[in-house]
Amino acid sequence: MPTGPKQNRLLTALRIKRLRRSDLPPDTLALARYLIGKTLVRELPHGRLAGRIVETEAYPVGDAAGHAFGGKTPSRHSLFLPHGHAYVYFTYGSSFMMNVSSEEPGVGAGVLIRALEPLEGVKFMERSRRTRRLLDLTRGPGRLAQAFRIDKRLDGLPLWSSEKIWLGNAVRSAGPVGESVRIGINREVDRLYRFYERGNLFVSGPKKMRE
DNA sequence: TATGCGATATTCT
DNA sequence: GAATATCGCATAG
Repeated sequence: MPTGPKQNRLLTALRIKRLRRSDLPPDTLALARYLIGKTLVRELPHGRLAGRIVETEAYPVGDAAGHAFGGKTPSRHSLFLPHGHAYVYFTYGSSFMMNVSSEEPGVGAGVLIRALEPLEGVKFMERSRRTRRLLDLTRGPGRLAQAFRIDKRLDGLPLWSSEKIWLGNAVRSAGPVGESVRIGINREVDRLYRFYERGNLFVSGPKKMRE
């Protein structure tokens, strides 16, 4: 029986199946809810990173808090791609964040991936994040982008077929899903467009926002 | 655990 | 010049 690193990896690797484009609901709110429990996979030369999506926010058509509000600009182009494409942007001088475009071609809307539960590649994430605290690796949109090496080079990629980053099925089905107002915005503040797995420690924000 | 604040770069006014 | 879909550190309780 052969042993060694490769064998260990095979023993521990999760079986993650790609979501097909037809699996993704072509509607922003439906997609935001659907993605809870699903998997985000990042392929890197060193190996594979995977995380379970535990928190999302919807930025639907006509939402004044959404980046698509006010029309298409070069930097926001990817939000107007057909649903299932990555929209990556940089903000606050320090953080990248990733959305999934969520409507038909030419219509701007997206779902922000806000938090993951690490599944594979924790050691690599620790190096990327420069911390060994498991709870700090992927809790929050900026942190998960850093852990997964997500930057502008991934902007516009199709998340059902890309070799670099893609969406996978749930390795563990989602528990009860909570709804709340969104975090860090100043407009449309009363909309219940944030979705999260209740009680999951990897959900961002203050404690009461994961109950 | 909660709250406050400064840092930082890109985009838009 | 202002605003920003945040983070990390400091401080208080």
